Amino acid sequence: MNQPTPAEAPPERRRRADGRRSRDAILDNAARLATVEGLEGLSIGRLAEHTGMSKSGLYAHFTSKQELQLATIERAQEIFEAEVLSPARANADGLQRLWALSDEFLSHLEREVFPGGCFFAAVGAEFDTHPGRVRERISVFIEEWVGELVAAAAAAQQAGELPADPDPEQLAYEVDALLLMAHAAYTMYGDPALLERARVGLARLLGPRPE
Amino acid sequence: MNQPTPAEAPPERRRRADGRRSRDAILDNAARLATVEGLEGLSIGRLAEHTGMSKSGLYAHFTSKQELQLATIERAQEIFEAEVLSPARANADGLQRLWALSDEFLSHLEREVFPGGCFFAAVGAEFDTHPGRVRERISVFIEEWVGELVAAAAAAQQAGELPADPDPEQLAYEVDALLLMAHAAYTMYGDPALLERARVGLARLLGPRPE
DNA sequence: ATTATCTATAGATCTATAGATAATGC
DNA sequence: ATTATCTATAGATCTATAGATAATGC
Repeated sequence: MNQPTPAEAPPERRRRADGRRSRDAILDNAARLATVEGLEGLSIGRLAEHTGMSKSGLYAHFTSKQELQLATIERAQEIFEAEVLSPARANADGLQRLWALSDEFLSHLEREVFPGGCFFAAVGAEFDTHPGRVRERISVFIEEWVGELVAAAAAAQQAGELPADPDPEQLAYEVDALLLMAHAAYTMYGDPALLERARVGLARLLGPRPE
Repeated sequence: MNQPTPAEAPPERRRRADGRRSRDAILDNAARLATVEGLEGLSIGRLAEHTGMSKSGLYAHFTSKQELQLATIERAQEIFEAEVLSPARANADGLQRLWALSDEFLSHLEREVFPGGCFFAAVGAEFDTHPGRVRERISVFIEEWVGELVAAAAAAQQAGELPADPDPEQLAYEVDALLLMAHAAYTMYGDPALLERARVGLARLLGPRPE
């Protein structure tokens, strides 16, 4: 309410090297565990046990459970960036990138980067009905992801690689629908054929992969 | 392990009229609350408060929290049956029914039959990584729902209303993907335009509604 | 001197049960 | 007589904090 610079990041806390390492270890565990237990269901005690620390030792790294949740989302974002977005962005903008975003997403499901499928689909489903800072960050990230799909679709249309008819937002929606379904079905049933069905659907939407 | 008829339903407990009424009230509340708080996050205390009962008064209707969860799923199934499946089945098998299943599903989202969107999408996302009886029942219901879509798609193809090319399972997958996306997007952002996008996608998959 | 981590513990909440009272229906 | 519901309470788990000890790095 009365903070001078509300949208600014907090100053980097000075940390010792060992502290930084164990904080990273905590958040790596937290990001993966959250896709299984949920971001709320993940308790400090269980996370501490998983990391091999005492509850209060873990607690010392975060001021509250919500701060832990926010830091976990940030870490998940970095993982998604490294495993999906970054390799996809190595492809030329347009149809090629749109296919790459889809393929890298499906690949990260298949490689089980997170044990509970797509982190943001999982925690998004958990927090969609829980307003607050956590939900806010999740929804912003989802908007960025959709924006990435829309931009690639628009570029593909401008390059004449795709018909102009369904506008880029609509095309991104339909692509994302197949990816979300792949997440949900594969996480529930574990059958890779359910990932393949998404690829078949994508080919009907986008045509065969370029090159 | 040693039960004589393991697949048989338990004998109907004798209940007084007022007991049946309050059990129904509990489960109506539980089914709606579970789409907001989750089937695990929904606590006995909060549910009791919501229903206007004491915790132990509520407890007396169920032998354990898991039994409450299973009864809640059963009640949600009845609601989904009444609000989506039953009206859709009033339509002729084939393309008409496939469209009706989709439209009734989207309508139940829009009418907010459950405050957290589709009950089975919500609790499915919660329990996909939690093996046990609860997950089992949810996944069986989802399979039945998909079966309904597949059957209607197959009938539509046999009647020549749809091309035979994407097999009925693939078609059902793509239809269901759009419906799942509608649930996720509308629950997160609340914008009816996100439901309309699913309808546009369906029209590209199935052609315009018959009649 | 500061940071990282621990033991101990407070206080809230959660599932579950025991035992009692009030209402219903053969 | 049985069913419905309540008060009271046990015991587990959860978030969070106080205060102490060990390790690190200017």
